[in-house]
Amino acid sequence: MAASPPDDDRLDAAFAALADPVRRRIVARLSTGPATVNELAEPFAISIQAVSRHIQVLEHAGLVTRSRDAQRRPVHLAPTALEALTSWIDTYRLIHEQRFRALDDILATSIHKEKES
Amino acid sequence: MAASPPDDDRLDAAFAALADPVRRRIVARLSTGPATVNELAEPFAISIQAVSRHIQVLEHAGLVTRSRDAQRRPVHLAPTALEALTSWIDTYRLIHEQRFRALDDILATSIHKEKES
DNA sequence: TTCATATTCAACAGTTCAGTTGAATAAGGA
DNA sequence: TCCTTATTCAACTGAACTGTTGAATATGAA
Repeated sequence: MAASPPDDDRLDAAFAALADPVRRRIVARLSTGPATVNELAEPFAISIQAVSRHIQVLEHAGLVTRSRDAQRRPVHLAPTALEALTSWIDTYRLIHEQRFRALDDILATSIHKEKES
Repeated sequence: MAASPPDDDRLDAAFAALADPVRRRIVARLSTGPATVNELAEPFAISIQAVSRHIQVLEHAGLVTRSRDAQRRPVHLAPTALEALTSWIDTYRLIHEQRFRALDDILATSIHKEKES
């Protein structure tokens, strides 16, 4: 009956990762292509170490992956995790919407009956 | 240049709100129709006060609204905020995907040229 | 080897967060 | 009025989070 904990944990991590404006800007930047830690840190007024940890949070959430290029550790967007989030959200948006449509139908029917009587 | 803070704050609040399994289960429950605090608290092993605060977090994030029915404060899903989240995510998913398609094209072209030479 | 660059690790401080319990408030019902 | 139900507020605790600075590690260049 309960949602499987691993799924829950992954959603926890992914939603929490995106709950920070710095990390969202990093994701936005990565959508246009991979970048190194230094490049990602450049627009921010915080230390590189702080950005490095933000990237680790994103990596732990499965939202980005890393490769190696000499001393650099380029960061790449991992769109699958983003897909899991929209999928979760849209599931319940859809249920809610369908329920609304059903209520509309019931309402329409009762109004129809009222007019008939 | 910077994203407008109010938007940022709303995304912060909404993503953070969904980063908790209790709150996600509340949203899931509400997708099937409104419910009172007591009803929402029933499946959980935590105090009603804790659930009441979870609901306040969701309300502050714009994900739910409340009405009044005697002593009860029924909670309703507010699908617009959910829409804002999928919209943010899909924006960058799309950018990433388009960039990939563009890279594929370039690759296909260069392979084509190689064959020609 | 020595120096420079890129990145991470470790320890610390301040803040926020989820949970608890106990008291307060709001609205009805007897 | 008194009692019950539904919900929230307040104060407290322990855990988690974000940022800092300084040291460590990894790789390449001279």
